[in-house]
Amino acid sequence: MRDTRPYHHGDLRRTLLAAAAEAITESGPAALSLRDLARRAGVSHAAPAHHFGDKAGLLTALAAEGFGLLADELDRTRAAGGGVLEAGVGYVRFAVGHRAHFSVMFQPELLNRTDPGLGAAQDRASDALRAAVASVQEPQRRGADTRIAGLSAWSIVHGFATLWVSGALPDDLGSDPEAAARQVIRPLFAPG
Amino acid sequence: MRDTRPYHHGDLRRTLLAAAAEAITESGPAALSLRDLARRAGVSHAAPAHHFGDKAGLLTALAAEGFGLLADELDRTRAAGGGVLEAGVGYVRFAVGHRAHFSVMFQPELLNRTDPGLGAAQDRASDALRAAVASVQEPQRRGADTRIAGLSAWSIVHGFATLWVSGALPDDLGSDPEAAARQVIRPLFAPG
DNA sequence: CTCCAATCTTGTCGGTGTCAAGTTAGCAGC
DNA sequence: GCTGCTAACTTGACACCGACAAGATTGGAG
Repeated sequence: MRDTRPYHHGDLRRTLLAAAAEAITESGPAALSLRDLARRAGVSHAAPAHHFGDKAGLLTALAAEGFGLLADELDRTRAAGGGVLEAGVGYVRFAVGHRAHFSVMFQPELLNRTDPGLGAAQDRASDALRAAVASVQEPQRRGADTRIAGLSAWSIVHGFATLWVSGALPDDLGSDPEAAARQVIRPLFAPG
Repeated sequence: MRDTRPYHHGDLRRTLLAAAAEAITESGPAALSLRDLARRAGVSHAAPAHHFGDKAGLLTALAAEGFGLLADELDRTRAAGGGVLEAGVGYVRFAVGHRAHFSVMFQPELLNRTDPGLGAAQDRASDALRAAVASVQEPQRRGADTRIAGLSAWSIVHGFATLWVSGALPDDLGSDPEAAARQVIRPLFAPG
């Protein structure tokens, strides 16, 4: 599919990204080791640097992939006819289902902020977010413009997702993140 | 003030925590180096390990300090007669004013989750949060019990704070985090 | 004055990120 | 079919880091 095809290994770049996601899901981005990834993939310790230049480069690629996956998720709920609330649930579904990507996407000090691929992926996700918010035709409360409403929605959803994956939320919320998210974020979208 | 007083250095434990906060504010927790902290404090490279045992131990102490500072902030706004909204603004004020603490408090893979000091500090902050939410006497919307309402408030405030410190929010929000927070979180507390 | 325990130092080990230089392998052009 | 080119990967090295063990220093209790 890609115009640049793998030569020796097969698909080292993709393999490394997948291994990184797995490792980060287990122990977080801080514990990630390029040499360990290389070992898992069966290549030399310096092979990763060739594809990503840098540890930050690898994490940047992972973050960009994450923003793409998030945009996909939002587009999907939109295509399914879901409103803002369902988009929010989709946001949470993404965060929980792609913990590694999510945990890297909003830690800019781990990334190459100037990477063009990252910027493009962020823009795609931003557009998808904006589209989800704009899909609410009727202004649900007086004077609140859609820009602030969008930031409110993003905040509550992002906050819930962050708290959930960090394990900070009380246990009595149950083990289904989507159901819990629906309960918690509904108050913002369905005022009395 | 403390019963365990410093011997040789002066107040190495406190000095290291302050240096750590500064370093993390500059470049994030991942880039933190115990040896660099030791250099800044003018002690040997192994000195930090004596006080915190571990890198995770140092970050745990910092996180515990953070939960204490957050509880202080919430108690302060409560004492000043502020309601839930002002407590939320206080939460954001804390996150922005103590970036380093905040960025460590919700990354459990960096911490010793079983540390008793951390647990105690978390409990204090939890109580302060609960108190801030409970201070709203009138249920502002039908059927929404205060437990869910509290989680909603926590989510939107935590989400906004996280997005703000990560620089993910659009620039046109201005440079005053508290004013922006008031705008963004108000929709949850003041429904039409 | 003695002794103890907390504080801090010195030395060392395996592991890691990164750079430089060399090696391999696919492919294009003659 | 051979040559040369370039991307993919390896090998080797260096400085840095976290952690551990053992020793030195110091303040204070008895």
